[in-house]
Amino acid sequence: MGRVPCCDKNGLKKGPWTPEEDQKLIDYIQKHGHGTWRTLPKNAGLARCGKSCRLRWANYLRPDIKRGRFSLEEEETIIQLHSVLGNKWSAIAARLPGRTDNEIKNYWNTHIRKRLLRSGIDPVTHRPRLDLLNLSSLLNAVLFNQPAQLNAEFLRLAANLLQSQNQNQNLLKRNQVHESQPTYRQTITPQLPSSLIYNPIQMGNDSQWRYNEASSSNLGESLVANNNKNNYSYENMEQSMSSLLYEASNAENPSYQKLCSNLDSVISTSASSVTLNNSSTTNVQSSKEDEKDTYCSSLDFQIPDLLDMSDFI
DNA sequence: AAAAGCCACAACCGCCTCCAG
DNA sequence: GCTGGAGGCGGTTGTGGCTTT
Repeated sequence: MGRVPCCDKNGLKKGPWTPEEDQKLIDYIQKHGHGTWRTLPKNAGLARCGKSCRLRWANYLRPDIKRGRFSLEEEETIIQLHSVLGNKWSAIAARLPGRTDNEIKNYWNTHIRKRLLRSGIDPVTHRPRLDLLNLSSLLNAVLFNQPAQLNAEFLRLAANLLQSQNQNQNLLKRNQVHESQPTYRQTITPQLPSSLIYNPIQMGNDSQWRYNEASSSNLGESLVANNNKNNYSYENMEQSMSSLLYEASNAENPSYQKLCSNLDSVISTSASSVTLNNSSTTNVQSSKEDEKDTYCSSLDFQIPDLLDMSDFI
């Protein structure tokens, strides 16, 4: 172990505070102020270390502490601030009058974090949880050359991403994050594999879908609508997915990068599968089998990586 | 009724930063 | 510039109470 715990010195008391100890601490601070925490216990007649006294005062005895359940507004504020500040509990507490960093941290870990996970949001990145995507179904579609099903899987993926993302954006708007505070969107430049990066020039004039920076929700609606009409092309779908992944990506998240990299492989391979599947000549048929073998052997190492979503849970 | 499991939260631990000497 | 003390911070643990079996 590293340094000796300060409270082990001189037989100082540890553990829960008694009402008598609380009263001694309150009386002393009300009379003299806390001054130097190191010397306070001795002056106040407490067999505690200064650190323990400071924590007890700051987290429990301070008169301006607001006790009781967190309100819905407080909870939303915490989520919004956490998305901007991360685990900077003291910074978050500074914006929530009467709440301590310890209280907010505990509340986050025991309530909010779980609620976000249940809602499909990764509590670390505030992005959609990638473990919710039906990747095994997606892979099956790729494996068995089912382009229609593949498209549906991509659209479901897109809808999930957009829904969660829009929820977060609405929350941010509602709570009016100060503009000078950095956000993921402002500070992170997504780094996707080249084939996943949206390129408007490649879309051409007859494309059904447009990447709309101002309104991703419209894009989501059009994705669903087009899915229902079943009148999209694979290329459009792929480009739309690229733009969606671009929007939803977090370049600082190595697990996400790994997923993007694997998706890149899946998409490029499945694109060739779709092409081959639509061909009718015997020559192409034989090369299709070769391609399939190559693809299946490549999946042997892709699938475990792709499906390892434990980082997000 | 009792044991086991789970949950919430107060408190602790060790690292980091700041600042005076 | 270096050092050491003090305070602050975030992660983790211990424990009491509640729920489930």
